[in-house]
Amino acid sequence: MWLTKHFKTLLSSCKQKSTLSKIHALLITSGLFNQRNPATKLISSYAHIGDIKLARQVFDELPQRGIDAWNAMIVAYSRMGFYSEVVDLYWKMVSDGLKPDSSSFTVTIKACASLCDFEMGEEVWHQAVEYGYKDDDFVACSVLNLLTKGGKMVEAKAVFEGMKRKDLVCWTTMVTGFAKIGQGMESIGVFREMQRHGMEGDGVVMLGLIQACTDIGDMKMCLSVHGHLIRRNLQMDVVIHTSLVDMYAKNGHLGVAYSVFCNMPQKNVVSWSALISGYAQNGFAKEALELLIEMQRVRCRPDSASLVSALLACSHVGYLKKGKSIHAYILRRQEFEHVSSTAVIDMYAKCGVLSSARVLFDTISCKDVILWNTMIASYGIHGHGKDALSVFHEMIKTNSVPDDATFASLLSGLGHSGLIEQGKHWFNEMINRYKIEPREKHYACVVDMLARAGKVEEALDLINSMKIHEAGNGMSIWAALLSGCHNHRKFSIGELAAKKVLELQPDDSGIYSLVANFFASAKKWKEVGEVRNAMRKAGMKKVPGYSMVEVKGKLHAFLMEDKSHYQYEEMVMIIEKLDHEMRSMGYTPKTEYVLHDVEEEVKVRMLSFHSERLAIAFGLLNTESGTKLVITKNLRVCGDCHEAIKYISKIVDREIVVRDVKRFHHFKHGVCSCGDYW
DNA sequence: TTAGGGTTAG
Repeated sequence: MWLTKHFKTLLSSCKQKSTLSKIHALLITSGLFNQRNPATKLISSYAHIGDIKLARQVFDELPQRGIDAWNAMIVAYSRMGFYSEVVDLYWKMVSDGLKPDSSSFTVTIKACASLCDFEMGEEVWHQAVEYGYKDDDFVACSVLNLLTKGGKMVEAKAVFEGMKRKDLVCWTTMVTGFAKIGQGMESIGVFREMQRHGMEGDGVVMLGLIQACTDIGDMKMCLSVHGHLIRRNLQMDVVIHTSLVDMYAKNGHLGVAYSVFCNMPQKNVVSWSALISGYAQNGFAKEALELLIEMQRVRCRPDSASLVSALLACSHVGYLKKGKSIHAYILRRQEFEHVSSTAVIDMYAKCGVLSSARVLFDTISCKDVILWNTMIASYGIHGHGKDALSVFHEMIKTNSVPDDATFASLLSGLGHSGLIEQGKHWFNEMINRYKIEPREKHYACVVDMLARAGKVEEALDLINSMKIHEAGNGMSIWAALLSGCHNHRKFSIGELAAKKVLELQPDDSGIYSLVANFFASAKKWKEVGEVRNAMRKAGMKKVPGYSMVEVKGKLHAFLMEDKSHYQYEEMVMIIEKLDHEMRSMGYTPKTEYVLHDVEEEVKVRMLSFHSERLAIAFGLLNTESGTKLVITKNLRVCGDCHEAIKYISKIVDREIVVRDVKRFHHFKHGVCSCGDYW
């Protein structure tokens, strides 16, 4: 007995492999090897110094294995992150006829959670209940981790409420769990309850709260959590600071995000990425790309997340040259993993080079659903509905399972190409064959494809017949109908849609513009004024339209009637010359696209100086004849510009590509690829 | 229990 204890103490203090081996040998020669305590301790000791193979060897050589030895081995695997081995060993133990205890259950359930094998985890949990560990708080804590990781917060809450002793880790798991599935208010509620129970939170629970605020997007809440951190004088490490940067940036408060970022005592690649992605996601592409350069200047090496965010910025503004250089950089660094290749494909497609997107797509052998969706969406935005459909067929052939986003992209692509029958067919297939419940976005696609083709009555019938189970007020559906009514001058249904849209109180200035445009085209100036008032009331400003064009690798942006530009006079001359030629060919300005109730002559001039025309004029001035022009616009290209650019492409004999907020228009020899399903 | 990144309507 004394000797056994002595060996145990000796093993505990032993940190070197050579000494461990000697003790191992001594144990064998003294005949104490098969005694429970020293053998178990030997397994843990080998695991502790990282030699899992020797630990397993000891375990395998034991003539008799008690529960302690099994648990020691299970824990050893778990410590090393070998979770599959943990689960394997657990089942071996059960089939050997041993009765698992609290430790075996706790560790195995944790392993299942780490493997994201929720089914297996719940099976082990049921066994724990059978064996009488229902009320064991250690097991419950592990189960909590399993359930929250799987997003099953209702079940998690039930387990949590049944726990007798709730420690900080359990409370944190609940706070973080709710935050992760986007239930920010619930998350904050749990935190408040935790405070009522007299628990003081640490940095980890605050991270969960920051995540909840990121999701809720309420600035007051964000500031209050940030204030709480400062008041309580909690240790603010790089992880917390980075989360704060992300929280402010994701909610569009880039100034605050930037100032938190600047005041960080330590920054790492994740902090830089959070800020870059914030700028990119909010449409500040230039700033995002400048930050990517700045981080390299201070010797912080961008990783794939930072590069993906930078690529997103390039996609946003159509900055092909920069996008290409990031692609080259990724290739040089040989870190071309899945996520970044999807982002590169998206970038090429959104910068107008569909062929490069396709070439890259074909080189990827193992395609996941997002990659397939990206390629389908890419064809869709370029108006290549048939190609989108053929990629979809390929996808099915390789046994990939399409998801709701696949159908959103496919339906939108078919609609933009005017393939209405195909669109209706696949909408029905989605519901009946693939059992995907249509969501608002799917209805919006189908309504859009019908309304775009002038079939507004059919679209209205569909709206009246649909049942939406998903949360959503149907705003986008009515907006799609309204847009079709606007283009096809269907004023009575249009008015119905416009009223519906206003009733639903849009939070997007683009939608207000759509309604105002509709009333303006119907010459209902009183209503136009009312929309403006409603917009002001909702605290919304009209987003100024701007267009961008890449000339000799540099990006140039233009606002409507942008007189400040150094080449303004030359651009005016080109526009006037083109106008003259267009008119002689039969073009008449569609002045209904001008919102203001002003003189006809002024309207004509306003149309001629829309930002896309300035960008085209600048492109024509500064590129060789025959060069393709790619313009990116932040709003929808107006009906008059669409018509005018057709003429311009013929007069100057150039291919002009205009990408507006959602799709591409390829103009060549006086026609647009969209076949005027614009 | 611990931060950032890819597709999806108008």
